[in-house]
Amino acid sequence: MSKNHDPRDETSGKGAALGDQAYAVLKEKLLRGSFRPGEKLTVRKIAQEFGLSSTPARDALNRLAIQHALVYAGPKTVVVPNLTLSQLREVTEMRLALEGLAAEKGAAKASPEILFQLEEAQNRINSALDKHAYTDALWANKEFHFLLYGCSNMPILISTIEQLWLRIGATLHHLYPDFAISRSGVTNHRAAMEGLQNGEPAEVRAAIEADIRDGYRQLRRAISEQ
Amino acid sequence: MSKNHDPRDETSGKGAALGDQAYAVLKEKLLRGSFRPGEKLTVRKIAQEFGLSSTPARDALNRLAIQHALVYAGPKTVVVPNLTLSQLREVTEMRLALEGLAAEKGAAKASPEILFQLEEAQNRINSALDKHAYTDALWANKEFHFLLYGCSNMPILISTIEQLWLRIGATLHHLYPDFAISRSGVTNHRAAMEGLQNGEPAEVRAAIEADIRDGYRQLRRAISEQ
DNA sequence: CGCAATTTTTTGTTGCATCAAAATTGAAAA
DNA sequence: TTTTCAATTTTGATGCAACAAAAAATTGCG
Repeated sequence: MSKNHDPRDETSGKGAALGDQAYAVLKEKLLRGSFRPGEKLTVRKIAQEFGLSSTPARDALNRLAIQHALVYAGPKTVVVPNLTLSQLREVTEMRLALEGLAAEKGAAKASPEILFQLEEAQNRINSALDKHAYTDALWANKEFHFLLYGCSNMPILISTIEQLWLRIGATLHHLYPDFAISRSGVTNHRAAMEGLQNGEPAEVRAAIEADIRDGYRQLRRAISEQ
Repeated sequence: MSKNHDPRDETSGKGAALGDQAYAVLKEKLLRGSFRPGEKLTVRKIAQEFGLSSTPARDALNRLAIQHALVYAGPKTVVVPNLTLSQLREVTEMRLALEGLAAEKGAAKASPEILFQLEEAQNRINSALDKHAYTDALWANKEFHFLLYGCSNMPILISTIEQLWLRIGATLHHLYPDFAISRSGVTNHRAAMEGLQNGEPAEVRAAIEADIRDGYRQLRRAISEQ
């Protein structure tokens, strides 16, 4: 048993196990879209890359494969997933349901100081966008969303949402580097913050849903062109 | 890598790996609530029970732990989870969102012959209820739900829902044997089938949501008393 | 008798060698 | 040139022993 030795945190992986670090690094790379979809990952390569024996390396890959952050292309080949259009559509519908819920609950329970943190995340998104640092923009975007969701006090919901992001993650690769990220998200985020300030959870939910839909259109385009 | 060697099926575990059988058996026992919540599972016990070495046994436990079908009670102790009330509430809200979606989409895409299969599952539920065979009733109930959800053609959604059921599963143990299962589910299922027959997906969704809420009340009672 | 410290046992993790199966490569045939 | 098939290499799975850490049992003290 490795991973989650800390029952309080659904996401962490605080436990001391060796393969945990490999898991964490791989997961973040996936989330950031740093992998080329279709790229093949092997136990021995990971083991060597992280200076581990095969057992913990295999564990790390297994964990990602179970969550479908990696998928099987053959009986003995795990690759970075490349979402089909129909899969993207499916994940988007699930995101609307789940993140809509998280946004609404989060908005209902949020404490006032969260607004400052959201503002700060938004600033980071904007400045990254200005610098055309899309990777950073996407990362700050993730923080914005999960900052809001985190207010919901629903750890199971949040970890499920994170798994959906993980599934999409690799596909983000197709957005680089030629593809600029539209600023439509900015408007949605601002609407969410306004709704939050005025104590209108339903409004926040609507804004987040609009944001997800906008993102969907962008990814759909990227997938189609690729 | 073990598990899902078949990319077409999100749930199966068709691959030939040795630990897969252990995983499947454990998973079904969890889903059926055959485990006593809090029960401690160890790698060596599982290995011996299934006649395996520790590696595949550990894999099986790991897979379940990652999905939170088992949870950590300490750094070196995985136990069968015992949902708290707040966790049950959270899972229920997620189920409403996700299974509501699956029910509606499934109803929209269902072919006519599904009605017969649902009818058949319902009959099995009824006769199991008559015989006070609660385990069987719950199992047939699961089949009823997933038969409907399966029509949605949304494999990611379905596997996510299954994970939620897995999380609840062990808690069902508290329903045995003193606790009869109310027949309220029968009404909801019949309403779902009627809605399906009349081509009213929204009605089907409402029926399933009602069913989930009824089940929630029952479990809540079981948890409180225990 | 209860509680804390300590010893003993149990347990998960890791490294590694081995094996069968799959993926890849290359050669031969069409 | 393309395709098929066989040889070769790579790869994941498994068993097992050793180790450190945690859990359980036991002892000793108040």
